[in-house]
Amino acid sequence: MEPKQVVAALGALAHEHRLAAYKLLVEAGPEGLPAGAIAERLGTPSSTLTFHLQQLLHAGLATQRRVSRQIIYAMVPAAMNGLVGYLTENCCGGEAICAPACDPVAATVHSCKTTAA
Amino acid sequence: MEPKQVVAALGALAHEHRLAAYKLLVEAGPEGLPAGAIAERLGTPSSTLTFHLQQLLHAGLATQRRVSRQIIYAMVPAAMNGLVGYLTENCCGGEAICAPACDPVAATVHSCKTTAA
DNA sequence: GAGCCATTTCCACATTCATCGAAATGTCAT
DNA sequence: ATGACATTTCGATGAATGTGGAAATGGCTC
Repeated sequence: MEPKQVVAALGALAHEHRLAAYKLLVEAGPEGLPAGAIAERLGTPSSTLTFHLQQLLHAGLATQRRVSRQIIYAMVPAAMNGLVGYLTENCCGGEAICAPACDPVAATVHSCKTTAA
Repeated sequence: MEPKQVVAALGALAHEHRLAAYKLLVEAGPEGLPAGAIAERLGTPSSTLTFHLQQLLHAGLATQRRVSRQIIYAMVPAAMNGLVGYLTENCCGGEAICAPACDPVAATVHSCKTTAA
C-alpha cells in the first residue's frame, strides 16, 4: 500500500462520524448496510452522512452497491489489511522479537485471533 | 481505547509528513530518534517538523525525552496496539472465521509475524 | 405518469489545519 | 559568562474540511 493511499485512508477514518460509520460497516461484514440505516444509527442528517460516506468510498475503505431503492455500503477487507499492515510493518526494524506493535506484553487486544480462540 | 482517542490518533497519522515521521519512529523502535534526524530525513524545516511532532505527542502516539541538547522521540507501542485493535475488533460481528480483516486470503502482509519468520 | 421514497448534489458558511521565517529557550563546552 | 547548537514558540497567511437545508436524481408501486 502506497503512503498516499494510507494517508487518504487514515484521513477518512479520522473523524468521529466516519469512524463510527466505518465501525458499523466492519461489524456488519460483507453484507453491508444501507445508507439510511447508518444515518439513523448515527443521528446525522442524510446530506451530511452522504458527504462522509463519500470520503470512505474515495479512500477505498468502502464500496457502494444499489439494491432497488437503497444504496448499500460495505467495508473493503483488503483496505483494512493494507492499513494495519502498513502501520505495523518493519516495526522495530523488523526484529523477530517485534510483536504486533513492538511490545508483546501490551499486545492483548489485537487482531490476530485468526487461528485460535 | 475510546473513540475520541482513536480519532485523535488517526488524525495525527493522516498527514504525509507525520505518517513518514511516525514510520521512522516505528522502525527505530524503543530507542527513538532525535528531532534533528527526523527533520533531516523528511527534509522539512525544523519549525514545521516540531508542529507535526507535537501532534503525534498530543495524540499519545509518541513520547519525548531529552538527552543533553537533543530531544528524542519514540513511538508508544500500546497506542499502536490500541489503534489496530480498535479497527479490527468485532470484525464481521465477531465471527471466529473473521481474519485480521474479514478476509483471510487477502491478509498476507499483516503484523502477526510475531513468532515465525 | 403521479406520487412516494431513499439518497445525492449544490451551496454558503464557519472552523480548523499546514506552512515557515524570525525570535526565544534550553543545554553544553570553553 | 560567551558562543554555538538543537529545538521550540510565535505569528501571519492561504488552503482544506465539516455542516445542513433546499432542491435534484433514480427507482418502485399503483
